[in-house]
Amino acid sequence: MNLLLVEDEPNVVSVVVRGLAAEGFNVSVAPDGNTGEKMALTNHFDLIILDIMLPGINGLELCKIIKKEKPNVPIIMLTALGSTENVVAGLDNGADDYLIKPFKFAELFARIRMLLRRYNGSVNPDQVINISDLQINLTAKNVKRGDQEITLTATEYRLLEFLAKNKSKILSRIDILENVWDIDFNLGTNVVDVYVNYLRKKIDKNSDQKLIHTAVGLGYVMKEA
Amino acid sequence: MNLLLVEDEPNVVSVVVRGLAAEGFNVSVAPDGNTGEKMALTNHFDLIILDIMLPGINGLELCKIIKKEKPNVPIIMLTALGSTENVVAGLDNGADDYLIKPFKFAELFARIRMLLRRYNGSVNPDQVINISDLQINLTAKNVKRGDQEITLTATEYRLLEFLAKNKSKILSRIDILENVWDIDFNLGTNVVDVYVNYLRKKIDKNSDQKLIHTAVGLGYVMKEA
DNA sequence: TTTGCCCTTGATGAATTTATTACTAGTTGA
DNA sequence: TCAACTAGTAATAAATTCATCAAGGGCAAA
Repeated sequence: MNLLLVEDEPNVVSVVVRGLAAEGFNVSVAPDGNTGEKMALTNHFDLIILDIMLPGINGLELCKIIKKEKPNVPIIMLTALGSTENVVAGLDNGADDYLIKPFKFAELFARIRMLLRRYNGSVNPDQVINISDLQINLTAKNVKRGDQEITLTATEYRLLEFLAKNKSKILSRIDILENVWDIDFNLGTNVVDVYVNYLRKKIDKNSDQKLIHTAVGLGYVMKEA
Repeated sequence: MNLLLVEDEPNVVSVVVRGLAAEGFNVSVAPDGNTGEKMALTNHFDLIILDIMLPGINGLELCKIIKKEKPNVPIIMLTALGSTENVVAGLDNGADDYLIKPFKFAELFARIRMLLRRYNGSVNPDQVINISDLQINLTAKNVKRGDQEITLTATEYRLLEFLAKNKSKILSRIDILENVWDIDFNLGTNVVDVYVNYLRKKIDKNSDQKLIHTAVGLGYVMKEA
């Protein structure tokens, strides 16, 4: 489960991130509204926690923007004690819930569970693989590098998915042929090389950080380093 | 709108009843858990507000009982400051929301609106999907592109709705066949292609911005870009 | 029953994707 | 360093996959 926390106060961030990590969530943090917007729109999150008072775009605006683009991502707003008007505005902007600071962690966690339960009932969350700034949405079958959408052909996609699912494992050409092409004999071919080449052109060409690596004599690996 | 308030503290009752009446709600009050149970189960309410500390059955128990019998009635719990454990328990018992006393009336009202909106179209308008200048009214089942009304046949509409609900997801022909045509075998057909073609003629033909895209070898997607 | 619309099927050529080949570039180890 | 091997690339031929059309069947309303 990937969560996004948009919050500038370091102690809130620290408490929430540690608490949620302990519960098995993967938490990304944006320190201001603009970063939050970029992250929320370019990456996949299962739930977003927004502070209202933020540098850059404020939480209410951000809530509206996100809900417009991604109506199926639940949002929890955080607000300072006493600013009830904000709460009302937040809920009217599409927020699903809110908490008043200071809040207890158990309370936040209970609300997160409630929202995930509610949303998952109807639409199940997308399955997503992230490797560095490469994002593969297995459910939607689309691929992004940074915020650049990448169009792949069917075979290219199958190859990428196989490499990504086996991140950091060296895969021999035979492994790849068996899993992506469904052939376990006929080794007089270099399709794999050719398709790895195609993938590199689409995925690694415009980036300094190469993700597809050659293990000479062994095969190929997909990894960050 | 009929609301039920189960609460024994007279001043809370007074504030809430007067406030909600002013907003046009019809509020019934039960002063203890047993009365609350009887009223909740025998009458129709659109929403129930439950104090946790109550004479008779306590609010948590009552919540569980009501949710078992009438899972579609939203419930807001009221709890005293500092008893976070109760909150967690309440949400796990099926409560939809909670408020910590003392609370501001505006906050209660915002949460009531949120819940009513979520549970039932009664407070909110029709459910509408907008993709670029295409507008699909799921309630009225009509479709507009720009301000041009578009007439679709039943199957065309079902297909469009499915594509739109899965905006940006690549949907395989099989996905589409299963969800729009209810068949999961018989794959020797090209109905999907033909109907996508029909839809394109009605929706994309007269617009520069195409919304239905083909992902060769994978299926079709509906998206802006 | 007939009419008219809606749905489905099959066929066609066009477009795109895939596989192969042949060649060049790069790497390894004696 | 040089051969021998391994990997990368471009061009092209083969194979899929798609868009579109036209025709026939089914069903409901007149």
